[in-house]
Amino acid sequence: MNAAKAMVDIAEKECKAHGVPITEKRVNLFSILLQTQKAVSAYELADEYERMFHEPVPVVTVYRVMEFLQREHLVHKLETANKFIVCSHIDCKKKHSASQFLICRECFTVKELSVNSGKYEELKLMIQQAGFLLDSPQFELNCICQSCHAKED
Amino acid sequence: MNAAKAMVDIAEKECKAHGVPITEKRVNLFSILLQTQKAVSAYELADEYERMFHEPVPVVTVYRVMEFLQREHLVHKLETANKFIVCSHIDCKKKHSASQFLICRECFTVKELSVNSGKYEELKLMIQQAGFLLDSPQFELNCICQSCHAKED
DNA sequence: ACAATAGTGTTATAGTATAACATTGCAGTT
DNA sequence: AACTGCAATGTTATACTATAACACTATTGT
Repeated sequence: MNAAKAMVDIAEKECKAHGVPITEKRVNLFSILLQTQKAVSAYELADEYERMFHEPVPVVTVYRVMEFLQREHLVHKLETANKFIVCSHIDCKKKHSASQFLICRECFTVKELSVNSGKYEELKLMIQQAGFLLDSPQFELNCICQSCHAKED
Repeated sequence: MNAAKAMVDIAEKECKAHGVPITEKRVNLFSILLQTQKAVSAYELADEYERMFHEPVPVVTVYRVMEFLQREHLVHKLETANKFIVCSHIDCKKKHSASQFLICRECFTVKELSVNSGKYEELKLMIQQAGFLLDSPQFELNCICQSCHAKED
């Protein structure tokens, strides 16, 4: 949990540096994501918030806080799963241009990998040749993790 | 429209070869997808069905027919968009191992590209090294098409 | 103290998806 | 033809995902 605390500190510093306030709800929701270590939905976050902080939070607020945290590059939204997950690069300095998410379809454990910039340029080129432009450099791969795979059948 | 008719014929043959019945609803919904040339949601399909065939179809049926068409490899579901699109490889014989979908976030025009098998194996290996197994070889890229891009701002 | 703005809450509603059960219709048998 | 079994479809209800519109509160700068 100290690691989570450290992350929150980093997040607070980053937000202050950007001149945006990181309020109590934002910190709390961010903490839940840090401690969960899995992708969770907005409604799961709202439930967990009430359990942990003995206070209800409307899902609208959860969605809004998630938008905020995404803008601050602290959180990602997985579009294939409709769930949120903490960015795994918060504590490293350099900007990551593109991420590949390996998402377990059973337990929603997620591994975030960085895309090698050569491969990324190659892909962008291929997309351009097909008459499109890449809008968000986020790649989600529907996977199964080893432990869930071992349990199957 | 003749191209669509030809596709329906192929689909009917394929289903018969598998010993599964392709009913009127299935043919009709498949035809709508063929003619739309874009990704469409289950509810849009239900609406379009009523317009085209002067008969309502419940969305449950749409979802079930889409499942059926996916099993027959005639249709793909785009998880990032919650929409369906006809498979672009129906009329070619060979199985396509993996597809990359370029999806316009504005108009939902979609381009389906085949993934080069060398790249695919490379990716699978990388995923395995990360402790996951690829579950569905379908890659969705959030893009914008040139004509929508031209319209922006 | 005041205005301006950002954050949060409330209520309502739209959109996505499936469970549970009922009914229909067709295929193969007797 | 009547019977049986199974797949397809319909009905109803419900859960989950997401946002619009508007009200209220808190903080900041003047």
